[in-house]
Amino acid sequence: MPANRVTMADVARRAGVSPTTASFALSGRTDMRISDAARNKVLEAAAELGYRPNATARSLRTKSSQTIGFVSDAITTTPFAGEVIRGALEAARAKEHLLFITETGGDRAVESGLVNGLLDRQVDAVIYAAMYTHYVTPPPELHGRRVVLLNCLAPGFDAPSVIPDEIEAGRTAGRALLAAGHTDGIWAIGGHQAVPATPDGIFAGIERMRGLQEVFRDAGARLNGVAECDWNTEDGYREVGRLLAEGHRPRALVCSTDRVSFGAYQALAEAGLSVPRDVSIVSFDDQDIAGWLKPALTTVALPHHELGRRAVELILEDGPLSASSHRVPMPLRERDSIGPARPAN
Amino acid sequence: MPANRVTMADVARRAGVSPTTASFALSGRTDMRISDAARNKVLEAAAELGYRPNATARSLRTKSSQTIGFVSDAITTTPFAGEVIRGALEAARAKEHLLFITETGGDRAVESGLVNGLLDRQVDAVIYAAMYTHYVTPPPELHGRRVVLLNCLAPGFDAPSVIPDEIEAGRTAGRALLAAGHTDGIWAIGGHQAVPATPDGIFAGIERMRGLQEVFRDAGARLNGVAECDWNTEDGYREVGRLLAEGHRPRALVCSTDRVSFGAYQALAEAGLSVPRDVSIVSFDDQDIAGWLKPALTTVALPHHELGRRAVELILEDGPLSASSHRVPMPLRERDSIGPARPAN
DNA sequence: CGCACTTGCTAATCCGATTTAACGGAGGTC
DNA sequence: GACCTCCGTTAAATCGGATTAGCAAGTGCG
Repeated sequence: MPANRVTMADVARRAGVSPTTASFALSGRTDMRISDAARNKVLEAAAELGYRPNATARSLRTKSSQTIGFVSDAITTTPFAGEVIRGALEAARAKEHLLFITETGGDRAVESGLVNGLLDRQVDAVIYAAMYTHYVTPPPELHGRRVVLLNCLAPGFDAPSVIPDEIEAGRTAGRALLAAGHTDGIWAIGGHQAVPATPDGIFAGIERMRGLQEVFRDAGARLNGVAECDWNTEDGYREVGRLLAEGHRPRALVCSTDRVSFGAYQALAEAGLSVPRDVSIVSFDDQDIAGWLKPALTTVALPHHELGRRAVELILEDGPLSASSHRVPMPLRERDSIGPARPAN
Repeated sequence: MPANRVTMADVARRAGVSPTTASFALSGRTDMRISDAARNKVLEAAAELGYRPNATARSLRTKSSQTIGFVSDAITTTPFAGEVIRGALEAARAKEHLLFITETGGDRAVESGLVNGLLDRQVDAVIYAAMYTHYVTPPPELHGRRVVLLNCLAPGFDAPSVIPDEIEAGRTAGRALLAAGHTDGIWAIGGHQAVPATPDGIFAGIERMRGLQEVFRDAGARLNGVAECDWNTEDGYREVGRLLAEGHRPRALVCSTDRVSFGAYQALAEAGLSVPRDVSIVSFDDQDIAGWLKPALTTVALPHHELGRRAVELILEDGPLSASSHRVPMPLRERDSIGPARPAN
């Protein structure tokens, strides 16, 4: 890759000034007095030569690379994916920063190697991200560095976390159902333990249920039951099928993910039940599929884009970062899967 | 971000040798003779001090940053997304390289700014990627640099392209149907022009149809018709609905994307038709949803992961890059949406 | 014994910027 | 006229490594 041929020395020479003057003129610093004449000569020479600064050389001296490392356990997996990165990229671009994206696959050795690679390249900060919200322990290499945790929590690790506001999301879902008049015949599909391995249960599931129960309690509504299962399409299909087979007649479903909802749609269709006439559904995530379903799915969106953006904005703010958690709101995407409650039949 | 405190000079001092010796010992070069004793002293000192090289400083001298720029018009949009990056990341990691990921949003000014940012940071090469296969004209800044085009073609631009083998994919889809005995009553949904704006029509669509027609011709089978439409769920739903309404009775559908297939499933279900008993479906893409559908969708996969991997492998190979196109095979994911052809009714 | 050759290591540069310290000339003061 | 102070500018050092040129001690050989 033929490097930038033109150096600042070339520009200085052409402008007939010293490299020092060229440097000050180009960086536009005002604390060193440069005459307008000299500045213009330099700028002109730089333009004529097509001068581009060598960020590597600059970074060596200034200790700032205008670069951020993004370390994630997985970036591809649904639903925590491209949007996060897009949000991060956007915020980074607004501040002239570039992002090194890496993926560890959950392997500690790989993670360590990647973090070192990032640090060796003098990144100004690193975003430590997780695919689903849970507790993590960042690698030792990151201690004392400028870090923001994205979609994860690390008690004892001194860095801010940016996470979705799942409690409020639970409330939002609950209110959506209540607003349509649903107070009974409501089942949750998915529940708490999507990822059994997680020490404290699944963060998102627990918080959502808490928020949901809270507004239900306040409104005198009740959850008939929770079908605990994984959060995939087949789980939703199976559990709703089972519910129906057991003779239950749910009038509203709170599904943990849009995938679960899709499974619910399939089971309901097989049973000849219509959404939202017979059964209303409110979901979480807002994956693409939510808009493809018929009827389109009303769901509480995971604010991927916003999470990525906030993390970068936070990390690029001036001043030290303190341990704190930033909860990003999860907006309701109102579509067509919630219908008015009908009197019990 | 507190930089790496320990420099090579520190290591040299501690080992009681010159920085030169330390440099050679650490880089493990054999063309300069270093005694085992000295080498060990250096290595030991480095380990004790927790020395980490400053890649920025190194890159300044060596002109190699072990870094690749990835420029894409969009990275988030389905279906061309995370998997590509994952493949690229994997291949890069295998060669100790890091990736700068950027997204232009299709804006030339943004693209130019991003590419310059990449070049300023002395990336060794850049991958110029597109979300869907089409013709592009890379920005002038990239001329003469080490570039690999990913999922796009740029006639006149001297760089290799890595693209999915859509012609063969068309053949694969055709053969899948033929193997099940389908030779008639076959309709294509989606067709050629998913992206009307593209000069030569949609690359993928055209090539797939060509491959499909080819094997059909050879086998004496025929396509009853092509419903030209966009490639989204609603288009599949609408077009299949229309086909049915017009009195057609398709026995097999070739859908341009899994989204279109999903729409077809919906329309078929409404009409009381069963997949694959009444209608067989073969699709393209292999998005997640293909596995979630009931019955699961048989589809020809876009080799996202492999595309990303190949592009990076190619770019990291020694020697100059020449204009050429590398077609990555699109494997058939056999699931349950193709059933045996039944005698015409 | 003396010359050529190795071997093992180091001093000095360089990469392309930023930054510090200082310098020459103009203008002002007494 | 001597002394100061600004101003605009520049020489030189620096960042952390890689690389080139060369140096001193040891070896081989006639």
